[in-house]
Amino acid sequence: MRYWLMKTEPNEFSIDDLANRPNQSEPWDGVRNYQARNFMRDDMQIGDQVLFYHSRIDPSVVGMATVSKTSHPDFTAWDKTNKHFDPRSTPEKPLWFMVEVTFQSKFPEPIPLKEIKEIPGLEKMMLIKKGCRLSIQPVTKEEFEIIVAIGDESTPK
DNA sequence: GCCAACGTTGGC
DNA sequence: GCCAACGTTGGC
Repeated sequence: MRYWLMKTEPNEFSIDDLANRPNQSEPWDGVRNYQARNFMRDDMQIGDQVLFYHSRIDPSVVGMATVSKTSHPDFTAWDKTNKHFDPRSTPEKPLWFMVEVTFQSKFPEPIPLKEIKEIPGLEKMMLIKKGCRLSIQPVTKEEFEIIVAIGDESTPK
């Protein structure tokens, strides 16, 4: 089993949106970066654990999800009306791929990026490397467990 | 909203 | 294959 961090802008798609979906599941469409695509296409397996990250607006890890469906073509790429339309991708020869993720839990309190930068053991996380914009990142088991332990022990206000 | 850092594109 | 120009990401 592998561990990942997936970024989304909460005004586009938040952890609450995921929790409110039918089956609490959603295809992770719209990724148009080759490295991120390759992680989804080649490496992500059902049951992999995901840290759900909100970027730009209160940047923070806000909960957990799991991979519930492995790589399949991202059909939004061949929809002309879609924001992420890419004419190079066709149903016959898809260029972009996505996995499906399923809601697992929302932390009582988000763990802000600012805090993550100061937690011992997380120094090597890709997330806190300057200028790293990758929207899907591998995370080690140790990093995952440190973050989840903090997330789970945070208490509601 | 700004802008630095990055990835991609395309002319040569 | 280089690299300037461009578009995007994402913290602040």
